[in-house]
Amino acid sequence: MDKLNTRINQNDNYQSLTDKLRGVGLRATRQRLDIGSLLFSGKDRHVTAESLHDEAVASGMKISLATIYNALNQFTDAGLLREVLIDPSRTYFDTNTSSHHHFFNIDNGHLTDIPNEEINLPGLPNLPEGQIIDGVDILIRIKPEV
Amino acid sequence: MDKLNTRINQNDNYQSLTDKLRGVGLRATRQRLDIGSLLFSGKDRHVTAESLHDEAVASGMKISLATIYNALNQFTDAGLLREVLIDPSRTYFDTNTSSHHHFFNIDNGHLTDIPNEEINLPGLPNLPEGQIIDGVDILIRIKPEV
DNA sequence: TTATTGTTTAGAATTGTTCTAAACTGTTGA
DNA sequence: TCAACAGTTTAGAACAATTCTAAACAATAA
Repeated sequence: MDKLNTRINQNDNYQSLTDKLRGVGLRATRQRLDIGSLLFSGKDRHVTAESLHDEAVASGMKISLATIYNALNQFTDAGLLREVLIDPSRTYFDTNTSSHHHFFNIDNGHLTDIPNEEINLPGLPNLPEGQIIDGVDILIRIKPEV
Repeated sequence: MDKLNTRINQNDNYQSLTDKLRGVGLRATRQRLDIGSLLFSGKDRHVTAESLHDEAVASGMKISLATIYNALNQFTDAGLLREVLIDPSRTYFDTNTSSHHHFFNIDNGHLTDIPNEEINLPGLPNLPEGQIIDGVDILIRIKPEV
């Protein structure tokens, strides 16, 4: 019955996920639902394609790395995820798509959100002629004290 | 005599570059001097390994791409350059190592400095317990108006 | 000089990511 | 309900940026 409950809960989750995916014009395939269940379970998350694939495989899902890449890119294009600039050698995705910024712990690689009310740019600099802002990224690199 | 002047001027340049390199513990090799003459000629620059290699080759220097990569990394480690986070698929280096931030024009890929006095974070957010700031990167993505 | 040690290089290797094309599946409409 | 179309998944190949290897070479100290 644990098993049954799990199945029921998963179906429940997958129903709202199905709506979410259809809402952005994507078919609700098993793989996208599986990935979505890992990403959109409530708490904000930061993942890379590989970390998410490891996690999916570890929880028994059958899904290829290429599909993870496809899904992360499609979700990002659809506005369900956001790319975060951290490291030129790897792409990070953030499930929190609202305007906010990040702490990156250079000691252990952990990425955390900076609550939006705790940071803001008071006066934006003068923009080059004829240009407008598309977005602002603030990354604060932190490390252990002494 | 154009040729002679060029040689003399280049030697002049290379003398201060030689000091600069030795000052950070690097041997003043022909390749590093060549690269340095492109990077540290006065104005601030943003380059990638490939853009710098193209430029070096175009100006007749004989240098391999691997050496460009080595030099850019060594210069960065030595504090002569700074890495800028722009695009996860490529690493940008900035000859301006002072504290400052960037505009990135998403339309044409141009990267420009934001004069330091034009931007600043008034109140920094509360840092996680026991952590201190290592650095702050602000990237403002801009695009043409309408 | 010469010996030592650091540097350069071509090409191989590695890593993150995208592409290809064939098999498969969600969805739509009869 | 089911066929058919269009979108999706996948293994593996391909690609692009970067690093590694190891042999030739060059800067420096003595």
